[in-house]
Amino acid sequence: MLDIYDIIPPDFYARQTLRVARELLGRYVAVRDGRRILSGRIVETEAYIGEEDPACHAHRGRTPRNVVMYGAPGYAYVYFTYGNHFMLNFVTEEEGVPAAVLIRALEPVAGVRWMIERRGTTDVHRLCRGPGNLTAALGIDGSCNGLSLGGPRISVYHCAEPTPLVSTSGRVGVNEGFERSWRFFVRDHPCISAYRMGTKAGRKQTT
DNA sequence: GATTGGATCTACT
DNA sequence: GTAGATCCAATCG
Repeated sequence: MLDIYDIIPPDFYARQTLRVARELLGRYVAVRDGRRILSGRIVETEAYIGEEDPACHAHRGRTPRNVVMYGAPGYAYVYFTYGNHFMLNFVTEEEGVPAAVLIRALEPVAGVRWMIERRGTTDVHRLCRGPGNLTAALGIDGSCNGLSLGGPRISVYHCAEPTPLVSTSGRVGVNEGFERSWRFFVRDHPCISAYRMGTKAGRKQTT
């Protein structure tokens, strides 16, 4: 089923981060874990762009942690935070420009059984809801940092369906720079990080 | 070497 | 709506 779709080439990511973040919605992420394939459809993203962006890890310049963001587009930037959570990002823009798209939520597509096993919940809508949850469900950890998004372990595919209806808002968990509408999500989708939907962070919608 | 805060999640009130 | 878990990375002395 998945192989009827094409893997997204690196030049897709070598563009404006905001365009990439928006256009990633509806596309598919697949992770190979041994002989298992786990995949999901992207339903929520956020953009982090450059040293000028106070919420971006590159805000204070290049560090050993964020070097991947400065590298070539089309690679995974994975980091650990809050003591428990890995975050999955796709590096964007030209090499040398520190920018990335954070993948915040997926709609589970394949390998749901393994996701349930990992997460310990049977609610499909919750399996990949939130950036820390989806990495746990897919088995993504620090060893994925710097891997190609067209590689054997992680791959991202175009979708055949039309682009879904997109809403935007300020970014979650970000104080400074919140006024920028750099979060994108599929409107009314049950798998977006809904625990924020009732707050002002999730309510502000445009098309 | 020590301290501080974080692109979070869950459970409980 | 709020607190606690949990630990790494960056910053400071």
